[in-house]
Formats: sequence, C-alpha cells, structure tokens
Amino acid sequence: MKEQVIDKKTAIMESALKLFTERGFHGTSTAQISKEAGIATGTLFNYFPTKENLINSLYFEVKGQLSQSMGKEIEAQNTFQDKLRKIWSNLIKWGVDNQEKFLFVGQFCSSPYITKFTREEVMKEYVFLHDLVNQGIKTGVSRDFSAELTIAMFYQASRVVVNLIHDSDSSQNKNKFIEDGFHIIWEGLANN
Amino acid sequence: MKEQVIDKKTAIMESALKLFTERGFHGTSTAQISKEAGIATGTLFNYFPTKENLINSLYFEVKGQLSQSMGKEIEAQNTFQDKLRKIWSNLIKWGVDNQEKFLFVGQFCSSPYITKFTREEVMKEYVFLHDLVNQGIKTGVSRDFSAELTIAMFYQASRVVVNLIHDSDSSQNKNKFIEDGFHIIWEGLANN
DNA sequence: AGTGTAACTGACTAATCAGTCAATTATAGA
DNA sequence: TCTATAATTGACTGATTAGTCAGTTACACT
Repeated sequence: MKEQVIDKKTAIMESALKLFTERGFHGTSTAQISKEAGIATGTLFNYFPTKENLINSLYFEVKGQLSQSMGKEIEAQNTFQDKLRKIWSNLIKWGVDNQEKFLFVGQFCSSPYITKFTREEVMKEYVFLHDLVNQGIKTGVSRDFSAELTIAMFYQASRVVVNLIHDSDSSQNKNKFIEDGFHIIWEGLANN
Repeated sequence: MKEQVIDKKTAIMESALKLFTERGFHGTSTAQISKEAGIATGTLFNYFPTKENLINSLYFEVKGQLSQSMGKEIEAQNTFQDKLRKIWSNLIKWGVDNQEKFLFVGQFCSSPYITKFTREEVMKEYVFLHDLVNQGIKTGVSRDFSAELTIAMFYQASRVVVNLIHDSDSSQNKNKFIEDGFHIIWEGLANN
C-alpha cells in the first residue's frame, strides 16, 4: 500500500497548508486538518507524531520546493545580471503558481513554532545564492553591501511583487510589476 | 479612578503585545495576558469585550504610533529625496526603538484576525505617503512605478534593515545597514 | 480459505480555552 | 460615617484542544 501512504500523507499536508494559511497554526486543529483531508484524526498521528512535527515537515517541504525552483537554469545564464534576473523570474513564477505555499512561507518563516533545527536545515539550500551575491561583489558588478542585506532585499521585493500580482486582476499589470520590481532591485544593487 | 483605568488598560495591551509576538494570537490565552498584566481574567473583559477586540485595538494603536512617527518633520525637508530619506530614518528609528511593536505589525498585518474595518481605518493614515510618492512621479524625480509597488518596496526594505540591525550586535553595522538600505531603495526608484 | 501485518478508525481523555457572573473591594460624595 | 456606584476578582462553564488506543478493516502471501 505504498501508493495509499503517499496519497494520505500529501493529503494531510495539503489540507494543513490550506488551513494554516487561512487560520494560523493555533487556529487550525488537528481535527480540522483530518476532516479536510478526509481521514480520521488518529491517522494524522500515524504520519506525524505531533502537530509541531507536521508544521516543521510542511515548512521544510515547501521551502525545499521554493529553493529548488529558484535555482533552475541559472547555469545557462552568462552574466551576473542575467543570473539574478533568472532567479527573480523563477521566484515570481513559483510564487504566482504556488500562491498558497508562498503565503505560507512568508507568514510563518518567523514563527516560533518552526524549530531552530528546521530553520538551519532550510538555510543550507540557500548557500548558492550567498555565493552568487558575493561573486557579484567581488567582480565589482554589484555594490559592496552585505550579502544578508542583499538577499533579504531581493527576497522581500519578490514577495511584494507576488502579492501585488495576486491582488491585481489584470495580467498586463502582472508583467509590469515583474519588470519594475526587478528594475528597482537591480538599479539599487548595481555598481553605477 | 481615571488613572487606574488607564494604567490597567495599557498594562493589558503591553502584556498582550509581548505575548502575541512571542506566541501568536491563538497561542496566547486571555488568562496568560491577565497574569502577565497582574490582573484577574475578568478584568481584561471589562476593558475589551472580546479577545478579537483586544487584538484589533492593539493593532490600531500600534499602527497609529508607527504612522505618526514616520511622518515627523517631513515638512521641514525641501526635496523629494530629503523627504523620503527623513521618512526612511523615522521608520528605521521607530522600528529599532520599538522592536516588539515593529515585529507585531509585521507579523500580523496579514493576519485573518484583524478585521477589514481595522485594516481600512489604519490605511487612512497613510494617504500622505501615497500623495508624496505620486508627487515624486509627477515631477519626474522618481520613475513611473505604481504607488502601491513603491510604498510596499519602501516599507519592506525598512523591515529588512530593522531586522538586520536587531540581529546584529555591532552599532557601526547599524548605520551602514541604514545607509545601504536607503541607497538601494533610492537608486531603484529614482529616475536616472 | 487462513493468517499475519500494517493502515486506519473514531470514541475517548485530561488539559486548556474564551467568556461569565455572583461576590468582594475601593472610592467618592453627602 | 454611611451609602451608592464603579472596579475588580477568580471560581466556574460549556466548548474545544492535542493526542491515545482498543478495536476494525484491507491486503499480501501462502
């Protein structure tokens, strides 16, 4: 019954994701998650020993998907700017296509329910971004800001754009937001 | 007994602020808030009819303080850049001095517990920022981005800087974060 | 068909929740 | 000092919580 196992586990995680973003961690009961997933409350605890474990598993999973999407095809880009632009569009695309997950990450990345261990595990997948940014500084393409500042600015800017796209209905606005957002970040970081 | 009334009310709000940021809305019980404030549970409900009312009152109050601090002394500034820079430093200063409140606003501005009414009431205090940004566009000083995008970018950038200052111990880093943060935003927005 | 095992169920529990209210205390004016 | 009123209390309530567990079901292998 391997198929079933996977189906129920993902069903639980999808329901949890939906309800957590709608109502928060404490606002969502395990009974509600189980009901939404179409299983008994006991079954949830077969897959996740505690509610906290479910939260952390979900965060780990979603953040992994995000960082994976973000890094797609950047090797094919030649210049620093092109690489950054590619990461930007990857990030926005993932955020728009996975709006619920994007909201979840934003809403809960600073939550006390996510353990230090999970946070540090997740951080390991972002080393490539750190390296890229430092390389941009070393080659003189971007200004000498701290990598933390640069990355945080970049990421928060993407959140702004995704939220604006989400709230706006017109799809022509969408492309302008993406363009303008990148413009702001690029002109802000670049060395000229 | 007017003095007493104010003291207890603020004691409740301060305790709630502390616990909400530490543990979230649902993670904090009215009993915990009362205990922290040094009063009985019943007393809390004399001042705030429901927990939701307490949350919204607190959000309204804190956001009001934030917008008030943000707008200080901007009339004394002549150019658009100087005005923006003044707002920037006001915002950062308030965030650093009122770290708990800054966290609270950031953590809960997109929360489902804050009613649409409260959100709209709060929004009214930010009209002056909208006007300023639109004026910057009209005079050609800043590029023709949507005001929503500009304001959101500006505000999120300040959150990044405040968080970095909070996590960093050195105070010389602090000034560099503030300078660099403004540089990124200004170069990103300005028309050259 | 019979058997062993893993997945699943939902009624159950002790703890905790937001909110109530009858009783108590503090205060201000006469 | 007496009295009316407002502020405060904390034990209490019905509802809800995370997590348990004895019993049931589904299936794989012989």
